Amino acid sequence: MEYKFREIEKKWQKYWEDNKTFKTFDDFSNPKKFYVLDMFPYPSGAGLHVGHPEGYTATDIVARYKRMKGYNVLHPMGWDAFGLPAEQYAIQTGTHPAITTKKNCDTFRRQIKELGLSYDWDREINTTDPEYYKWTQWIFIKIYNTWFDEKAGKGRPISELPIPEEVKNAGPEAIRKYIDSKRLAYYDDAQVWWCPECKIVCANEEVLSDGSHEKCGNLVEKRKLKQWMLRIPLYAERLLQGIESLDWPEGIKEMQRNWIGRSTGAEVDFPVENSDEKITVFTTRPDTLFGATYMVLSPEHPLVEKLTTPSRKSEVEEYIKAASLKSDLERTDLSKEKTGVFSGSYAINPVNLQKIPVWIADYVLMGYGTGAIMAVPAHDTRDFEFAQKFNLPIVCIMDPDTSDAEQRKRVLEGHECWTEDGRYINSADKTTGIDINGLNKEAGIAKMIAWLEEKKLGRAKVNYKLRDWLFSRQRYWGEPFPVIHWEDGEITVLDEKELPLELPPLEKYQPGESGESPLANATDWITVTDARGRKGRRETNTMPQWAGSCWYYLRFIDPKNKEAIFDPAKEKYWMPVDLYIGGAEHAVLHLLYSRFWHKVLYDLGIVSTDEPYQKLFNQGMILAYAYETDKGAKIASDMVVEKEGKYFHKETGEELRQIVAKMSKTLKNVVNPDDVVKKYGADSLRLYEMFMGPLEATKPWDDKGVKGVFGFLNKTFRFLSEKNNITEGEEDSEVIKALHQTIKKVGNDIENLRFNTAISAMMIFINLATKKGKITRRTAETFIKILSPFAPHLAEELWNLAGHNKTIAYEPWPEYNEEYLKEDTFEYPVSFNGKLRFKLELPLSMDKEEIVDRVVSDPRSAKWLSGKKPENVIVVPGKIINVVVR
RNA sequence: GCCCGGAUGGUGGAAUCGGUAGACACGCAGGACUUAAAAUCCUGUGGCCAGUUAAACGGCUGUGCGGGUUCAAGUCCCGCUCCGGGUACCA
Repeated sequence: MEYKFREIEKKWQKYWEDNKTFKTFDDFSNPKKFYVLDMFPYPSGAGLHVGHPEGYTATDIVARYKRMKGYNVLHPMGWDAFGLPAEQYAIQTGTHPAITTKKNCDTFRRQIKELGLSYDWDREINTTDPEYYKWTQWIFIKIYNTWFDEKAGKGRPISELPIPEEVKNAGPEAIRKYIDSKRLAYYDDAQVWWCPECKIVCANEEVLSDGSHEKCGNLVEKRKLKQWMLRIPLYAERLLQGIESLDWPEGIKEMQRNWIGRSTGAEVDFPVENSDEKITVFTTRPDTLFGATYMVLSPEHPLVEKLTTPSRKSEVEEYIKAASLKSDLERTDLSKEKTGVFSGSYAINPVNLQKIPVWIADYVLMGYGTGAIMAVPAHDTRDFEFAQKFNLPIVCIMDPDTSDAEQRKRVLEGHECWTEDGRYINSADKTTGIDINGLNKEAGIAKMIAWLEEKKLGRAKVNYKLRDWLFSRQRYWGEPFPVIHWEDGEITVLDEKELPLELPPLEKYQPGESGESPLANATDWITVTDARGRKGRRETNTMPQWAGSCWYYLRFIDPKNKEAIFDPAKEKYWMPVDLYIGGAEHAVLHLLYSRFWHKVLYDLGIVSTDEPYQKLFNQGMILAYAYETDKGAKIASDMVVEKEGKYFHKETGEELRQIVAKMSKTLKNVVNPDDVVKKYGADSLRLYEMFMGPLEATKPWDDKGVKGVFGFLNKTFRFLSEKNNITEGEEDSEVIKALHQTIKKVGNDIENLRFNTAISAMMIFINLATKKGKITRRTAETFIKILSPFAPHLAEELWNLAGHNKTIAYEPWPEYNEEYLKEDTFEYPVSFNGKLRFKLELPLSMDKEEIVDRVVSDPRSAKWLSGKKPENVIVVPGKIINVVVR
């Protein structure tokens, strides 16, 4: 029978839809549950990209496999639909973003349905739906009303915050300020990056290293604006420790650890000469205090103004101005020379009471530590470079652990920087009483911290790189904050009953030049008056796109619940997410933010698990072939012709190199899944996406490869749909063995997300079956079952042709029988000194001595033994024989 | 600069625990079928070198580079090169 994939796929997609084949029930009686989740897409106007179906097919195979294994499977899909493009389109055309968004969602839904993915569409969610963002706002209120109890290491309701006596005595205003200072969400002036093109504030995370906005590529500048911030660093330790329990790729876990950036050390106070001020620094090397020969303040440090002496004033001000205009790139570029300026003031080194100059330099950042450092040029490479440039003293305080005498000399003389271990020298002072001479780094750090704490000059300190999360955007198309700013300065959040706070309709979507969101134009919406006649103004900022995606996995559990965010019993049943698949670009931001929200909800008793995503897997990016000339000029794909495996420029005839690059409009190498489905069918697309290579690998799309898997599906369909090929009775022993090998391999591979080798195993089986010409009905049906998660339309059709009238989706997954896989003999590769020389078939039960006898007496061995006796013979049963001859 | 990945035939990749390198697929070459093409099927296919009427077959070499460990290394260790991704000079 001919493989009419278009008809077959349409037919079964309709069947699944009509019969709600993949509707998930909250069947608590089945203890085997499996929640398999995709990173839901932003429905862009461009439609689906071939990168989307990669992850979706992977989760779909797992979902279908788990159903066949008897699991109750939750496999939902939705739309992360707030975002810039719809808003920009609205600015240009006046079309409401909701209309654009709906259109895009409809396209995405159609495309995804055409791939035969087994989602429960009754659970579809959309972050822009007020019934959804009602709960996003609800969570924000929860976060706002939470403080972090450092002692308990967890978030607690703000109503439980103990108020210190002195605050109580200072009156209600002081109490309010105190409470606000403890909330996980706060409203404050923030130095933010401003994109003049998008007219939007960008989070640090959104500004690229060259100082451009990641969304539009324009250079950003600094501005101060009132912003909502979330105190994610309070959860740094919990977020760090939580990583350990997760089944995530090691690389991603490492990236999250590095992002959180825990470092241990000490805070040390340096008194300022002739002043009551002190400079507090954070250092991981308090042991090197004797080598501290100067200090550096970041240009934004609050003490800069006070410490700058009148004679230095103009120079310092000029420097600060220059630093503030610098982009992150300029300030952080290592190849650029260090800059700095002397403040005119001196600090006192607490270990030896020596006077050291205070400098101002932009290589010290206000955003990390205390914004000030003690500089130890002899033992820190950046300080060394700075000291050399400005002729500051370099005092070596450590005899380096090096066998290189020349190097040791250079280090001791202060001509080379040493950051490794050694023994302290010049590290004692009679007046202050500290002495760490002779100790190594570890002991030195411990002793110095103990001394600092005893003398109340410093304290052990853990520091994190993780910074407060800037959580507001000056946009229309986002969740409104359920917040009112009252004329008396009070800030309140809405009551739960007032949610959702819906976006008001607008005439114009243009943002205000001042940086205010377009919501500022909705006068009626903004203005509120309370029962006492007090006037207030609604928050005009909206939440970032992260907000909706931070918790969507929870709403899938109970998406239509009007009374609550979800039914706690359902949450308990379904959480955590058992498998989460998506692109590696979310390795840090989305996953860290989402884990943070989840932990807050956990502390408040709203969710039952500490972590949301038990197992995570990142799919690799799909690239495409592109072409370039000898000189490296890129040529658009429509200008390239192929001749005998070589590539030439259509017009100039120049031979071109095939390279691999990101798909792009300019290179004209974007692959549209619709075209692939039209030409080869959804099953071929699914199979190719999985067959290309390992799921996690970055790999190029190749249309010829689609043809390959299409051929396999054709062959499979033709063979299994032909009644003459299917027999009753006993199966051929070779076929039965191959079948059981395939069942085992495919099952293991699905469990380990190695779909490429699973598909190759099925190809091997079909190649054997067609060679044999006939297989039994039982074998055929077993094979159709294991193929069904990969090519579900084709499998349903074959299953139906075989006389079944119910879907294959819930047929039990075939078990393999080890008995059929057992071997009696093995063809041993026999090698001499590690080089394979010949093969010898021997019973697996044969013991080592007999094997050695057989090998040595084999006529083919004579050549390699050349009369000598083997020194040793290694026999690894079922693997290899290696004869050692010297 | 730092961090995280990676490098295997003409191409995508396989080798899951240190044990036969190149599964499976594409491409290419040859053949069958056909008036022809497509489709399909069959055969061959890492490189180099031999010999025999021919075939089976034989030898050397080979997983980015240089070392090392081991009976045995694509796999482990040390030192590099190049490519991709991330990046906040993090004290």
